[in-house]
Amino acid sequence: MATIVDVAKLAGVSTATVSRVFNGQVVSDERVRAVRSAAHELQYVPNRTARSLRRRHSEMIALIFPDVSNPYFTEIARGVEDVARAAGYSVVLCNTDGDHAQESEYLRVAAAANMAGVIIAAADDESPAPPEGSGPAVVAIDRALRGANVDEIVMDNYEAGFLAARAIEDRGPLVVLTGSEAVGTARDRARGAVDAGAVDVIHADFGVEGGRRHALELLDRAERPGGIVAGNNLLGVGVLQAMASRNLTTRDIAVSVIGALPFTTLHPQAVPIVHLPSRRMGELAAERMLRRISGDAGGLERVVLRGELRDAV
Amino acid sequence: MATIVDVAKLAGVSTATVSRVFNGQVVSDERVRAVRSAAHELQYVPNRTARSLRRRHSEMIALIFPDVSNPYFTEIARGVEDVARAAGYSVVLCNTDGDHAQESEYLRVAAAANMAGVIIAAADDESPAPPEGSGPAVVAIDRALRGANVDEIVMDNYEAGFLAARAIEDRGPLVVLTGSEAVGTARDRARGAVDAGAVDVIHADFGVEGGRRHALELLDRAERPGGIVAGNNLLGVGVLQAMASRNLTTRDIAVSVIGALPFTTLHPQAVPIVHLPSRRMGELAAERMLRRISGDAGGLERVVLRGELRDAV
DNA sequence: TTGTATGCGTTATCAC
DNA sequence: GTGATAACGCATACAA
Repeated sequence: MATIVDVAKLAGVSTATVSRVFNGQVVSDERVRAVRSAAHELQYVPNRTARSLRRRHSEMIALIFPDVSNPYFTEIARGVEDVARAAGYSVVLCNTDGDHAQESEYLRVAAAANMAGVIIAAADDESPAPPEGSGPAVVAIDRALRGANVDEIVMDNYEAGFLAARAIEDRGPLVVLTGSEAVGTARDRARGAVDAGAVDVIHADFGVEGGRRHALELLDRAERPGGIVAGNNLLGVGVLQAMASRNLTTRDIAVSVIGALPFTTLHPQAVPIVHLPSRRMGELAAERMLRRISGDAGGLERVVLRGELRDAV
Repeated sequence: MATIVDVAKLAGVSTATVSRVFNGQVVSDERVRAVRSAAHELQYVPNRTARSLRRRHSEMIALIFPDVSNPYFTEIARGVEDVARAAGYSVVLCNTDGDHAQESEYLRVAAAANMAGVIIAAADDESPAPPEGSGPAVVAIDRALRGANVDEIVMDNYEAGFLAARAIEDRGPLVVLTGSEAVGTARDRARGAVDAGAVDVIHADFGVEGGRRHALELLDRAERPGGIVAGNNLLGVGVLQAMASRNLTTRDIAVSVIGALPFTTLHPQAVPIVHLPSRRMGELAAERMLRRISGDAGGLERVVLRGELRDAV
């Protein structure tokens, strides 16, 4: 790999001039041409590691998520990417699997790699707060980051829960199936559903498997509920899988879902969905992050996005 | 952020000693304790950028995928992560959206960031080959990387297509819906399906939207096919969505899918699936990558994994 | 076993 | 405008 020194030699200029050319600073046309030509010939690519060491800042943004295989999060990632890329940043995804150790690890990696920023969806209330001070700019997304003074872009989860329950309240006694009690969004959604009339709350986790298992248990009860509010997309899938395996449809037991039904092949209108603007959330987080990086972000902000009731598909 | 110099000063040793402590080299117990204590007090974390600049190698592996919102790829990512993390590497996901420019960009980023390796699923036949020579180790996954001399971990796509078509061959004239003609896997799967009796091939792309659109067109034909072979998971979803919107079930028109039906809520047995061991593929790619990095990988390898016919869910 | 000194590839500071 | 040159934070060859 060619270095700046090689280019400088070939172009007959100093390394400083080469650097200036690649950073858009004032250099005479003549030398610009010489440098570009030499760089092209040597296939020179500025070494980001060195640049970043010197500038103490790299054009990389890390997205730290508890579950990158959840379409909700990949959708957020899309939003972030669109904005970040347009601003010349590369974004990389980091999967923590809901594990605090991995969250810490990626936080460390991001700092030690001089990344410009970190957008993190915390696993739960006990997730580690990033160290204050220098390091990368941090924005919390989807979930508040307890004990950290950072910008937040989140959903109105209480309202989402409320809307989801209200959408099927006429179907009789409702139970809301939500994520772990340690996750704020899970609690808020359940609270909303309860305030809209749900009579029972089950804390599973935000995964398909848990949804299916708890739904089966519900379906096998002596008195089946009239409807189930699924606290997120994966729980929705789990519930519907359980019902399918018992030959039940949403005509038998109502189901509403907070978020979306990923890749659903169900009939439209079968399932009321409280759609959450995840992509938009990603965009907003990225914009916030960019302003933080540029330094003119001002005080801490907290943006709350609202969901919207729709039919499936 | 504290640096190695700060730690050395506080511990009363040289920076070399600090470095040795953090790299597991022989240092007297006494000084090890002093260094650890000082490092702890200062919350010192070795700067990866500097280390990587010096060592010309960082403990990061990039996963370059055409579509990180496709569960097939996130499943692969899981496999890679498991293996890579166990070996002390961090893995980051890069989304190219099937765009060659972005593929090049991430390839550049990986090289310029001194990443240890790159595992890439190429967008199509025209995807840029990574520059030979120094740079990160490269392994192609899922799809061959044309014009590049790299290890390959791929599926037996021809066989998968064959199995998928054969699973529903009794249902009358079959059409296979597959990805772009520019994608090798798409061609191979179609070829397999044709050899098993499919009478028509439609090249869409590997996305839900294309699947739905082309399926609708099929369903609106004067003579509907008896069965549709979906070339990947997303096409499968699209086909089933189209059928649902026309009030058709798999009793009316057979559907078989190559890969999986992500998050399906369908009845088991409704859809034959040729399951592809994507997670295993990720693991193998990561293992191969680690051996490449360590230098004892030997000659170029090409591993071909085989799919297996199953029922949905 | 330990310390000194040098270099990894850039960018920024300073003279010119 | 341009060129020397000193950092950036770390790892290592060499000496001791």
